[in-house]
Amino acid sequence: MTSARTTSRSRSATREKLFQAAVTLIAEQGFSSTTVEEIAERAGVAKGTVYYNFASKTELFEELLRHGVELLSADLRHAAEGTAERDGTKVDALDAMIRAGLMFIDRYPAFTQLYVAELWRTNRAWNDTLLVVRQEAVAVVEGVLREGVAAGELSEEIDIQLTAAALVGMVLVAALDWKAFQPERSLEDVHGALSLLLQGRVGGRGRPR
Amino acid sequence: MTSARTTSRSRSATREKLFQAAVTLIAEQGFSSTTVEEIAERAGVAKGTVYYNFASKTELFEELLRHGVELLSADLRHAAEGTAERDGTKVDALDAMIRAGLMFIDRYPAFTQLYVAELWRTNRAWNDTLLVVRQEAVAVVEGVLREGVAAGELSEEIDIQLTAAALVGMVLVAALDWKAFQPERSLEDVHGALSLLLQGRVGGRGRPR
DNA sequence: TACTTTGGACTGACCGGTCAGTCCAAAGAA
DNA sequence: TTCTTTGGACTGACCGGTCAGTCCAAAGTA
Repeated sequence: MTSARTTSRSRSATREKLFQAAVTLIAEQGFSSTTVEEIAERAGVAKGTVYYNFASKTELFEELLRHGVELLSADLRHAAEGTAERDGTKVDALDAMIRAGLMFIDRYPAFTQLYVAELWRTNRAWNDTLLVVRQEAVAVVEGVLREGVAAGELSEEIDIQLTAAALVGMVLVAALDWKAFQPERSLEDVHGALSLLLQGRVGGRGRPR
Repeated sequence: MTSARTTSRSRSATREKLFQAAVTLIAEQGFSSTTVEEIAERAGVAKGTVYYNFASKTELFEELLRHGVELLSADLRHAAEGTAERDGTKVDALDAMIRAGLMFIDRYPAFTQLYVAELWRTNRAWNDTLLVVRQEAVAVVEGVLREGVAAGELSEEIDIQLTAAALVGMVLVAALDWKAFQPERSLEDVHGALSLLLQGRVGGRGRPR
């Protein structure tokens, strides 16, 4: 919201608690089967406090989305820049972003679940918010792909948008499956599997590093 | 379903109409914000009819899930078998399955949306159904990967489960993005982008076919 | 032919419960 | 004083599920 400047310390602490509570509940149950009362209870505040801090249940959720995606795209950008400073290739940058994506999902699995569950729905109240927010994250990946093609490092054949979507999907689904169905695996395992795929070494004609 | 013998023609026609109505509404709005009345209305029947044909809203949804995934896994299996008959490689089989997946999503986008939105939620009433249903679809992909490794065609390094999840995610997300954000693209475009990725030719060291 | 019966499919008003959002007096906190 | 939170009572809309009753084609009956 625009009045962050005038938000007191205690108030933003309360808002943070509400975000925390809301994100897990909504990931588990979905937006509309999660009640405001539940959110308040888990955050340890009164229901009135929710409405003192947010105009409505929907607005609480929209701010949650914005907040979460900001964290993600910052992480991605940071990962890509990190390899650039170390003179890495663009494939290295993509690989680092995959890792950053996995780490993000590892840290905020609930947010990821909720994001995936909402992204492709039409007719939701927060349509516009979600569109903006998605663009912000995807743009980072597309940017790196574009640079890779420009530098002649990636094939000119590739379709930037579709490839970016596919890469995101690869990471997203592999990570969610990891968390949901084989949580005992390490992040390295998952990262390894995705790296292999990114570098096209699944086909077995693998050049050993 | 098992009672096909005792289900009259008109009754199963009604059930079909209800499936149709439910799948799009739930894809748009989610399970719990879709009312039984809406479903009935769109199907052109009375609310009571829904409860005459299904025990509950949840059961209607569970049957819908089972029905949809049966269609999908049949398509995938069929695609894989098709290449086997033509002496294709396992990579060809994977490619054919990607295409089959895209065609499925093209035909039933609403079902796909709804499936993705529900799959990684915890605490849902239809948890068991979804688990079974997921396994059925993923198993087809894992099977082909396993055969590919056994035949020495795919690298032994690969992790079957994670790679299968990643491939599914690639197709899923690319296709949903296609439908949601660039519906004017052709299926061939999308398939081409994914093929490139599968065959590891994104890196630009592309071996022309 | 003229009637009655049967049972499956469907209807829609209704009930009981739930929930977002409102309101407010009083208490902390800064 | 001003901002923030509390706690809980209340409202009104909405919704899943129920149920008594309608409809009708087919089968039986005389």
